[in-house]
Amino acid sequence: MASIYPFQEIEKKWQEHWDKEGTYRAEDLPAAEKSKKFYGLIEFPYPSGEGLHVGHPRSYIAIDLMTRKKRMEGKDVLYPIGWDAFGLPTENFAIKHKIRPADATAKNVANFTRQIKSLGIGFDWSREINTTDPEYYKWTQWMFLKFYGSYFDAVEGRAKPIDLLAIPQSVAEQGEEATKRFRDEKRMAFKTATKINWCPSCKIGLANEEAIGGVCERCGTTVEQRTKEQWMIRITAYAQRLLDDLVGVDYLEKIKAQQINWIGRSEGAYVDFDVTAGSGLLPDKLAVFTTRPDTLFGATYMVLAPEHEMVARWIEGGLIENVTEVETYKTQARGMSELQRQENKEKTGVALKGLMAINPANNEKIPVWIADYVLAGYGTGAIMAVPAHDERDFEFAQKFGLPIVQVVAAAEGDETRGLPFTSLGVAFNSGILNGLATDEAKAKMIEWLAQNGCGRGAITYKLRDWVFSRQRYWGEPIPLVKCQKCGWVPIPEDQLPVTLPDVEKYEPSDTGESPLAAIRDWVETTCPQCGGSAERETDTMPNWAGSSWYFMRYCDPHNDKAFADPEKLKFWMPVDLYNGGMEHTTLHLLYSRFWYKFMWDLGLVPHECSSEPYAKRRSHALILGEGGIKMSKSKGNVVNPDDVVKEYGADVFRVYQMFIGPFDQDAPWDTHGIEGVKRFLEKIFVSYDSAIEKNYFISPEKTDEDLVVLYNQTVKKVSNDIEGMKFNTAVSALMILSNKAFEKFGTTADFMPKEMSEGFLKIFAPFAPHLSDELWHKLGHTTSIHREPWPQYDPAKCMSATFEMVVQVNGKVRDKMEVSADISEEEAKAIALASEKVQAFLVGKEPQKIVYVKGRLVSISV
RNA sequence: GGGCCCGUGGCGGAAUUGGUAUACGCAACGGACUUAAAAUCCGUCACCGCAAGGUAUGUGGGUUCGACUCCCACCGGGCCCACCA
Repeated sequence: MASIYPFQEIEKKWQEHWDKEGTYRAEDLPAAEKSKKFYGLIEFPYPSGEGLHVGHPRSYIAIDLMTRKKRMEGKDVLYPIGWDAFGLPTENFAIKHKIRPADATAKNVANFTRQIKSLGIGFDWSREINTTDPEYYKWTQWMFLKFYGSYFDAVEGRAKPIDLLAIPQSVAEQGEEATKRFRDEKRMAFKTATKINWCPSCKIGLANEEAIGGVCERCGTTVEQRTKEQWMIRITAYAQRLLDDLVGVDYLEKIKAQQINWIGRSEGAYVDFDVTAGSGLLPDKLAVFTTRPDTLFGATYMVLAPEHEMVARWIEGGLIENVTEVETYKTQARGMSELQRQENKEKTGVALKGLMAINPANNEKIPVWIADYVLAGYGTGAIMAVPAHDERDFEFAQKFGLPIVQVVAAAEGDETRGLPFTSLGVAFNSGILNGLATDEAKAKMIEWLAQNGCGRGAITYKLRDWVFSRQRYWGEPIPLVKCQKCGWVPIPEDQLPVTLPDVEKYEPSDTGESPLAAIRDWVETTCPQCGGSAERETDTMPNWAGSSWYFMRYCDPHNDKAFADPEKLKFWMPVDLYNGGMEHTTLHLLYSRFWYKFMWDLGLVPHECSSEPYAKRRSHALILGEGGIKMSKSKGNVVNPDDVVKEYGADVFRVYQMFIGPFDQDAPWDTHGIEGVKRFLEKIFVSYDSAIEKNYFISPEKTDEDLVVLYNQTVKKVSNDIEGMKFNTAVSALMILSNKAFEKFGTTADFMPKEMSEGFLKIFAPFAPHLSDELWHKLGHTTSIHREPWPQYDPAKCMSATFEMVVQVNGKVRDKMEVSADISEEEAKAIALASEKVQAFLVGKEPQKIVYVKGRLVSISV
């Protein structure tokens, strides 16, 4: 009985067949036929050495189902796959095993390919891409040069070629050097000395996004701060558009919230404070950002981040009396990691003795402090402290005995958060804010600041510019050279790609230079501009680069003249449905949206395409280990898809993955659960097999009405559920129909009529493509079921002629009766009241109210 | 601290979006077939009760003819963000 359902044979046969026939191949049509296309996308995997995890296929199978249905509905479906293969794990693996990263990648890709193909997913393999392929990263480099060759026009709010940048007269007059500098400072990609998060273990600079919580995202080591010249991309220029355009896309709400949160817009004002040392006014004002300019009257001290450049300048100028104390605090703060800082929320700080700031609102002198609760990277790195209206300031003021002054007008509606203002100062009423709500008071103050020349309204974002340099080998080389004479010079387009040279050792150096720096004959080159000697940039791009535009390459993956033909982009873009893990909904999503918008601005992506790359974004949840704990090698509860496919076959694996639970909810793997699905598929196979062999299909006229109704309901439910990504209930609906339709087949019932049998197979085909195509052919067809039209249901046949009407008395079910579907309200009520059971509960009382719900129930209250 | 989400059988979960709570699957139990086991098939399966009936969707209130669903409070759990001025 082992081969009751010979899946090995069947699945192999159909996979080969589809491959040969190009069943899942997408066809490039003219842009005018755009309404016919459907572009489904899954996050392309990183081909790790560990192979496919059972979590990966959840996404692939789900989108496979949806695209299969679209295909059957006549859409021209693009469902591609590729490899996001640059990155650290491969490089580290290569270092450890002393092999080339490219070889490790090739091996891993081959393994992933075999695994994914064994699942029968309808990918168009003819469009397979790999970010580490020079033919691919040539375009990643080309796009980087577009960033380099562009600036952001703040007035128009979009990127433009740098040639169009207007050079102010005053700059032009200073000569070529100044002009060049001016231009370089405006570029969308620019190199600058920045504080970077340095992972001492990976020996790599990390973007803020990769160092969340002060630890390296990859290895968990506490990151250090280092200063380094790094390539940056000006994503901040797009902050507002990245925010605004979320309105027009269909993302899960929580994903939108994450994007909004990360961009972190705040409205407020910059306020300039004069600073005095002794009796003299210092030349430079101290600027702060505040979201509550209306509380300016309550600012009783200032706080700067310890690393604020003005502090250094004041120390240098000998203006600070307690230099030693200040220096000690600065050193301490520098040594503290983000993590330690977060763990230790106790406020610390040091007053800068000898300095006072002047509150422009009331000309009062207020002390200036440094404290690590003020972050250097946000706003101006300095704040005006309003302890009466800010909890952190309050805490600090309490600890150091600083005055607390409540602003009366602003306090209204503010409730002051119920803080115990034991040392509450004079209630200061400015007069101008009298009776205003907070928002009005804010606007009023901004106006006042502008009039008095000590501030202006402003909007800030938490979003930082994108640190684009990595000091690593296994990434796209940044395609510029540094010429002694010309400065940074881009590699001409026709010389791209700049390929990675073979290297003896891939270990990064402690100096923080990429391993490429050691390859002198690669580094030493000539300047494309002047022909003089020049050195190549040895930094490589981050992992995010290749994945920021891959969905465009799928539209035209073999093009060697352009990253993609604009006509093909016009046809395929935007992606109709994008699915991936929640772990990529902040960074990758933000970067790729930004990248795309930039390309769109330059017209490299035709304007006929949407200004957003993904029309719809959904995310799947995790597959957990048995018992609901996360799968991990150390716990030894990792389920290998290979083993499952070997034991149960791809179709059982697929159906089980979809049946396991709601798609957006974590679900534990259950070795017993998959058995039930196996029985389900075996039942289908065996029943169809013998029905076909003996031609037991009943004629439509003789078909039981209940079955007709159930069939139509099932087609409807499965159609809707696939669309709504409610795969678990779709599977359940299929099981119900199969139980009813052919569980009793051979004992007490005949098989479904032929047309229904075919319809069932069609709606089942996206779930179990191999089994369905096999049975489809056994039914005598010669073309693939996956190109057949999706079955229609008859809405009139989704309802039976009768229904079970429930009668409630005072909200409790007291009787049920089978009545005609078109029963009138009066009739229904009369029948309900006539029921003996109902009468027993009415105990002779007169009904107060009778409600009839069509097709459902009668509710009587007494 | 902020934001989002979730609490339903022994387990994964369903519930037409305010209308018969517990679909479907797993596990468990009983039976048939078998020398026996597996597989398969037929049944039982929220709780209390012999039954009639009663009680149950984290807890307590509210709205309603009717609440898993809506509102308020509380308890418990999860995820994301977080000294962002």
